[in-house]
Amino acid sequence: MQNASGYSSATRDRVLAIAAEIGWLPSGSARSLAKRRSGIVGVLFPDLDAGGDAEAESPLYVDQVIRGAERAATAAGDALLIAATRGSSGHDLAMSVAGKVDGLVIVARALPDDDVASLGRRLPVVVLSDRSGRRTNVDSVSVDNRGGMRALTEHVVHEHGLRRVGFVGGPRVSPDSQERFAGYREALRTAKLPVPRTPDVIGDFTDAGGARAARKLLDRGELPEAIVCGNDEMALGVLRTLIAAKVRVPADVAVTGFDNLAVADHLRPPLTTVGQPMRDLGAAAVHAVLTRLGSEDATRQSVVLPTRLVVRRSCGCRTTALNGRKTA
Amino acid sequence: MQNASGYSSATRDRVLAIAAEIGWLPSGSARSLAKRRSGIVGVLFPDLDAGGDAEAESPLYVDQVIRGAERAATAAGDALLIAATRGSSGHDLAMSVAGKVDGLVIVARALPDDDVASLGRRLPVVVLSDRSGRRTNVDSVSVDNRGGMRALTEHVVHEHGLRRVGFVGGPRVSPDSQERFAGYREALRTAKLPVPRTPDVIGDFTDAGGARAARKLLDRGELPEAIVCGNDEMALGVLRTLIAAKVRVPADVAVTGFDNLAVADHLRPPLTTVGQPMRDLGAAAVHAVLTRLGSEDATRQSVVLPTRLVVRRSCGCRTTALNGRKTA
DNA sequence: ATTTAGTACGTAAGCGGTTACGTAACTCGG
DNA sequence: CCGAGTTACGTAACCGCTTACGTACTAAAT
Repeated sequence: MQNASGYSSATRDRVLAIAAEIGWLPSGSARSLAKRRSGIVGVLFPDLDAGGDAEAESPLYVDQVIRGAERAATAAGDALLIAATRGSSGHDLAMSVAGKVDGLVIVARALPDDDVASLGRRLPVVVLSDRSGRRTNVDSVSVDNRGGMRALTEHVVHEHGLRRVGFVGGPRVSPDSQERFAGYREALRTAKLPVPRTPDVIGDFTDAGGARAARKLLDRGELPEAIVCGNDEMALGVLRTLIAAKVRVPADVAVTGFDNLAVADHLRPPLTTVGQPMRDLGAAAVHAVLTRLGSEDATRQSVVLPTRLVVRRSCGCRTTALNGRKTA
Repeated sequence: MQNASGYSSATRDRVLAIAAEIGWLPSGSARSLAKRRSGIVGVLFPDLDAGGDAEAESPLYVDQVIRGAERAATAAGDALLIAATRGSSGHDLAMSVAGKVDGLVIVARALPDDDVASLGRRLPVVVLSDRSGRRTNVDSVSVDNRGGMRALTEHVVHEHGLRRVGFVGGPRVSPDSQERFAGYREALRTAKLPVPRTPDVIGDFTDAGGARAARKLLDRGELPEAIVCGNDEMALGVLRTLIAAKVRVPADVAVTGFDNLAVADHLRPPLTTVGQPMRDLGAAAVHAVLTRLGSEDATRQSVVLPTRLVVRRSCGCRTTALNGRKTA
């Protein structure tokens, strides 16, 4: 035996040459059937803005996660299968995908808990940005939403001395949204400021939702000194609406976001926000799946990635000295 | 026979119930081996900015293409496999992917022509934004880069009466880049203006490359009246650099882009550019693959999607009246 | 020269579904 | 009550590869 294949190099080379010549392709189906391993990991994510514009979409969070996952998978010699759940169409899609892959990454709330749990019993499953992992007993990867938002709110309160800080929240059901609001409350509590039970306004994590939220705040008469938004997209809408209403940002009111989308740095004023390692998130999730595939260890893993405060101008700062401080 | 399955409903339901109860998942490998159809279409794309920042990436073109492809695939009951080629690693990756899918979408220049051609002989292949389809005899889908850039340049020349119009080109090898420059030249020729053989400056389609290009133009002393950029990202860098150098845009010099990224609308001034239906591109490619899978028609198909002029402020306009005019 | 070990290749049994067919039961008209 | 036609289910081959094992052959040891 001259090499791993069990055939002599001469024979092997000859066969390979002919194979290439006639354009032979090994059948992935047959191979994976025999090896009981498809070499594919799947990503299931929710398709938001399903009705949206066909072009000029925002640099969606999930796109970055997918890119990171793709890199990790390809680096490991696997391929990445992606599928978006829309509305209630999730179950069948998930079953179909689950049959084709070795393991599954489930982003945010792409699938109901009980589906996640039952899939978790059949193959390695990792949930992303979703604390339901504890309930469903599958691995999870998330970012430090709470710590990031706490750091940001503390910055606004301490560095800028603002005391009337409003919060524009994301969808109530979003775990990210809940955690961010929790971080905001922690910062207020620490600062001995009044701690609201609910966000001042609830948005839907979109630009348009942010605009609506800002209009609501304007209609209430008295604006807070700062508006902390649950994500960058809503901050975009808030910013636009305030400026259109002749409110000066940050002179009259500070505005902050969360995510650090590419666009944040190009706004006027540049948006102070919290950066999260979106690609690393995807990569970490794929890693977790692959690790689980290799070992028999049954203990549930849970990794939390750090976020970092990205200070720009919209909070009132003229410096960027604090950039890059990790929160976890 | 009471339904398509060939078994009575009673039996069928009973089996299905038990299957669900014990968490049975049909094996995709076995199924696809037997049916000779995996229900997966693959997308191969080049991973640019492979060394880039881990977060806050720009809303890359290919992300949108992938989202469009995903929608089309899922709608057709298929799944989407994605893999990025980096540098020369393409061949093996492509073969591995090709074995697992029913058809393949190859974005831009993710793979050398001869690999594309040989894959095209084994399974349905569609190339995207790449005129090599003609050479390699596979289907292709692209956008009207030339017409879009012609319309944009004509706008700058006719509406604003600018005669010294510079061009910041993308990579010489990029088909998109070449076509856009060709459209620019067509517009100049029609306007009886001098037609340059090469772009004034060559960039690499990145923000940083745009900044370098702008600096080069500034160093040459005399700026043109307008700077037409090969894509939005370069326009970003150009804009930033000009403004930092106290050049007023568009008063002193007009600047335009191409792609209509989400960020374009948030710049100061908002960027006049050409919009291309990135998601539709991906969807059209998947459709083409699926169609080819169904029929035996061997004639090469080639679809070209329209682009549209998106007029904002950076060209000197104060109106948006011309928005949305299709170019093809 | 004959055994022994080791290498190189042939062979057949799956992997888990699908498909094509065969057979048993059941329907119905005459 | 019987045979033709229909319906419902069993059965086995097969998809294309992997794996395990068996056999032929070569080289070194007795």
